[in-house]
Amino acid sequence: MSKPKYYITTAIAYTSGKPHIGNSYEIVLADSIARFKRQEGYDVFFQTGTDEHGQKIELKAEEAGVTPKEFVDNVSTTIKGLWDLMDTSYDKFIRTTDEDHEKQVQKIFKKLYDKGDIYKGAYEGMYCTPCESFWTESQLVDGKCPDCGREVKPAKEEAYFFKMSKYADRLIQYINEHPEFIQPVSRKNEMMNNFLLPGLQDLCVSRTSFKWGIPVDFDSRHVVYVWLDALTNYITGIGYDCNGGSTDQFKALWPADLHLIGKDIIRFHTIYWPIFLMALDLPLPKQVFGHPWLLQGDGKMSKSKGNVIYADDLVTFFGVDAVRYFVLHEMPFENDGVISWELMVERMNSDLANTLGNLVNRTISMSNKYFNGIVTDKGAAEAVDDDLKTVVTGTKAKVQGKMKDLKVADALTEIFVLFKRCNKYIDETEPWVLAKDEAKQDRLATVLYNLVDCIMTGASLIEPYMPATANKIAEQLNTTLREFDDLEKSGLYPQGNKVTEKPEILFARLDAKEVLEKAEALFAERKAEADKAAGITETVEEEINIEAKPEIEYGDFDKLQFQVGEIISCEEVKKSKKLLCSQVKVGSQMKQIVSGIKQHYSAEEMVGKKVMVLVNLKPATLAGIVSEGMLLCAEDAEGNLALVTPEKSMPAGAEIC
RNA sequence: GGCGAAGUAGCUCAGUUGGCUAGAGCACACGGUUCAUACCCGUGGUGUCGAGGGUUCGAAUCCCCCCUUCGCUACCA
Repeated sequence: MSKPKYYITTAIAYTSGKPHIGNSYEIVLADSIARFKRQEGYDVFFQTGTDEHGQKIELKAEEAGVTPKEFVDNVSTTIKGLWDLMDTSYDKFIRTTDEDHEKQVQKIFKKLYDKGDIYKGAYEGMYCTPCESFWTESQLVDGKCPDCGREVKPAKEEAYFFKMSKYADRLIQYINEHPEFIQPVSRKNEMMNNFLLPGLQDLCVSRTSFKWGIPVDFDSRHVVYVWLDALTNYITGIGYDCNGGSTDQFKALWPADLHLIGKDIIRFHTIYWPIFLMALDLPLPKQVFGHPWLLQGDGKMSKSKGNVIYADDLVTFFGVDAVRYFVLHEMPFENDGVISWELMVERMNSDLANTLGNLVNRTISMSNKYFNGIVTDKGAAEAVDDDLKTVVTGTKAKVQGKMKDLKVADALTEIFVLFKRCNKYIDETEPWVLAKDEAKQDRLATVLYNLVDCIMTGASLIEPYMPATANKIAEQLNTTLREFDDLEKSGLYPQGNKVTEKPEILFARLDAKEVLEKAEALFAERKAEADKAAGITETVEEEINIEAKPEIEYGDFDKLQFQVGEIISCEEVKKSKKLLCSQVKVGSQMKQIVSGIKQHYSAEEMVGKKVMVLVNLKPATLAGIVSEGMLLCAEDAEGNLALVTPEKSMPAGAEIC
């Protein structure tokens, strides 16, 4: 009888830079599920990889002064290295720059075009010429470009569209009939209420504004929209061919059992991807799980602050399995989890060092001390043994129940209940007391046998989450991990087997203060590097060229009235992500001015600043608030804003001419 | 603005269809123990269950309203 298959994927990682710990979490989560399914007896295929096209990468490569391909080769290698470091057992690492993937994407695009699901139309939107970007009405900030704040104008661009609306009803029906399809369910409501029920718009699936993508082979000015490119990795990676030449592997594996993705890209996986599949007459994946994020507790991670935590940093501090344990354990099913150095140390010490590591260590020590490491059940059972065995052999079913619902953190907790029960058993039986009594030697042997036997069950159960630790324990107890079916049995440890003489400490206890100091030192170093890099880029990139405007007369300039204004008070405009509303003193006048600079200045730090104000601008209403002028800012290439202020102290109202 | 979620011990969270003195882990305090990585085992306290109102014999759990926080709100990946 052949094994049932289980095809699991992660999202492919976008190669715009090295992923931080929050992004590396997904691969570990997927790996624990894949390993668990293998343990359960499934023929698992686990695919991951990198998503390597798009405008952002084209820009990043240009900044770095390399070709896009060189850039993504580099990042993809880094990512693969991280996945390997984390001991993940993927079967395939696909790259969207793989030749067979690119060819298949072109064929799929052509096929959908021939079928009429993709049609040529015009993308209409608001266009910002300096930024070379299209924006939708809803993205605009006060009717202006959200990046640079400048005027936008309606424009058209030739583009290919996908007829999403054609399949919307079928998708709604599918989602309603398969309540398990979108996990967690709260996400299902978001998709339904925001997109499907109001009516799905057709999706623009080609771009002409950049080149770094898969070309549309019958219309070379266009490249394929990155999501159509990226999503299809799930089928091209296992040998799909839209012209009927799919591999046996594809036929065996598709549809996928689980797409594991971050909650930010649920829309693409539960709306666009299923519809693309419908158009290709392929069955839909069985489940899409949008996991939450692991966030840093003490403020947001940012490169310039130098406090970004990468998986390899944590591994240096704590070791691979401790990091795996931490991210899996701290991540609830639905809400975001928090990561901090203190929490890491706490988990490490209490769960890994105290409960698990010490259990293994004390058990091996006693075996050596009392029986020279030989473990034998002398049959001297007592009533307490039964409760221990019930808890231990019952853990498998509990873990299985949690894993069925993808509650990985809860599954781990169940396994630690087992280890805690073992520690309690030692206190109940008091082996050191037995050791002093000649008549109790058989009982002592049985107690230690039970412990070793139960630890092996626990070690086998924990393999999907901490594979190296599981194997280390087996090695120290001089045996191998158990088959899944044997995990509800006891008494399987080989009689008379000899455990290691010198148990290695599995997890060393750490001092929180020391770790914090080291982490701060690391961050300080990173910040210095970032500052240095920023300094260099500033001198190198000092020139910013913007589109030249036509020459003007002095009279045109003279129409504009600029004055120094002092910001007396300032508050955030609620319901707006970008706006601040300032009361500005200009001479004896007070003006209320609304500016889109919330992301660059806090309301508090605005107060007291002397700024350059365009005072005779016709008042406008922004987000329901009247604005009687404009604060002038300088903008760099990344869209960072800096208020323009007089170089020497000037009174409010001073004319700028 | 629209849709949705959440607010329970110092911290992270459980609390199924309303029912006995509201729970777990960590942290804290005390006690026990010594095989072990100053570890393990036991005991314990604290909670206006976001605020207010209502239904009910009885509500953290249902209804109303308010406050706070968070998520999603489509062509950046």
